[in-house]
Amino acid sequence: MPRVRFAPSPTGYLHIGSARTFIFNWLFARHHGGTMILRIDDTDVERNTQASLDSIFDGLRWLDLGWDEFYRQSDRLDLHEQAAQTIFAQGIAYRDFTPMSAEAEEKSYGDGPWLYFPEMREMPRAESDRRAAAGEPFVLRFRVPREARASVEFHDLVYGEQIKATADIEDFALLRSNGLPTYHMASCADDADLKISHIIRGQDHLTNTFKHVLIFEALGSEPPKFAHLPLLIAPDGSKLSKRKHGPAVSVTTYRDGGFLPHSYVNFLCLLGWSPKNDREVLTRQELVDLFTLEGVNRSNAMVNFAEDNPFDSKAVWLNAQHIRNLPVEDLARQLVPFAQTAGFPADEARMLQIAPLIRERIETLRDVATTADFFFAAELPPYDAAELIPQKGDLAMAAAVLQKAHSLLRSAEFTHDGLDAALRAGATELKVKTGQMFQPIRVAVCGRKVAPPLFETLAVLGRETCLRRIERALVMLAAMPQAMPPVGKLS
RNA sequence: GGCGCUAUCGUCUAACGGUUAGGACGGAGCCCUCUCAAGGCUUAAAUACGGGUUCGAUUCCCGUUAGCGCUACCA
Repeated sequence: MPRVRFAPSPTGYLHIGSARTFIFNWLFARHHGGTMILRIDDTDVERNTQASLDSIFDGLRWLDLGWDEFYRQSDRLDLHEQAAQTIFAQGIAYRDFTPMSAEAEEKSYGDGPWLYFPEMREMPRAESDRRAAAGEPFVLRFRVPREARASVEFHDLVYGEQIKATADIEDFALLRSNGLPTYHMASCADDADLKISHIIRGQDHLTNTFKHVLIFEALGSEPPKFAHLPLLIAPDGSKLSKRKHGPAVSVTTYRDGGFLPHSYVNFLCLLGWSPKNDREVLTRQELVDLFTLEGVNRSNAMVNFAEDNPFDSKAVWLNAQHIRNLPVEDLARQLVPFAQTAGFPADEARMLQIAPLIRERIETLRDVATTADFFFAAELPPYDAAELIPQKGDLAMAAAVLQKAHSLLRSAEFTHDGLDAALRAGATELKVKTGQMFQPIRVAVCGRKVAPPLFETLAVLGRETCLRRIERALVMLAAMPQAMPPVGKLS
């Protein structure tokens, strides 16, 4: 059974790319009945923040996928230290006493890579031991075996055969001068200890992997299988960054924007992976069944957000699709908190009546605030009385329609069919088109022309509210300047 | 600079040498219709460039270009 891990470092907010890496790992684990491990890679004590850790948990919990095992690297420093000693003891690592300040200047990146400081790499063990014993600070570097072998290679499950000349791999650090392990050391020691079978991570680690293979070998443990994922990039082609691209890269932006966790997962899956059968709207189980590393692409995928809109239009569309696929009860329940945030006195029972009327008119849960406002308002916010006048009609027609509607609604049965029959009969009686009959009523009752279908809306609103709002509309009409000639259309 | 990865409509992608280069989002238009949606239909839109290999290249190879990544005592 495969064991995979997602290993974020708490140095920033959980962003969209990390979320996707988590999801792909999770999907791989579930597809194969394996184990999903969450490991916090927090060896960089200076840069870790609690806020960042909270953000990671917030985001992951919202995704609602879960994990099976949890670890923190800061709890496992002894293991890392021990692993470094194992490597050092074999002579595959050496102490580098170059002061941190001098290092930058001495490494020359002019032509070719910096590989190592010869006097450090070649330093006799006795001298190294003596200086260490004297308390001189040092970093422990991996002694890349350039003489013994020409290259390091591994097979990537996404990118295929990978090979790199040892002459192009520098003597990277294992332990810092403060004794703490570097990412490479801690990560590999933990992956070996936790028996990780597949490392699925961003392509930015592809070239690091050669170093990791060397570490696994030095540790005497079989390297896991590797699968690197294409990166997610911003619309300008640059890599996603919180600083440059703002909220568009943060998972919580989608959560707060009214996305269903699963539709976000669905969206992210489609970035860099495809089931190859043209299907896009997929349930969680379908995703689990369909997911394979063979389906992962090799080129970077762009998250198509804009400056004025953090949401990729495909993500929005997928969200709308999933909203429509949700049982109304679920939808109603999830809508309630968003309605309450908007200041509406919403409860589940009331929302259950409204949800069917708006489910095809909202793209995000947050849209409930603008789409369903008039269901909750005690009194409609002010609107332009001119809106009450129907197409090809005038003030008199509007008044007649509303008078008629008022009298009909006093006795009509408040159901779709009852209202349908009554109001259509009213239109016939007044000799106006149904559209001319319905629009003034809709505006009177909703405060605007754009709204859900009329009969259902009236039924949910209830007789009292409808009558009251129509009465108010009539008053507004009466207050309109009668003498004003109809504003003719210019053409 | 060095090393590496990548390259199909604006975007996400399909086509494991032979297709009128397919689907989706977004755009445009039409239909349906009590408004708005939803839904249905139609439409514009792509193989980065140059060489090979081959009867035949989106597909395989080389080069160019471009983008990205790594080149930290960050991860």
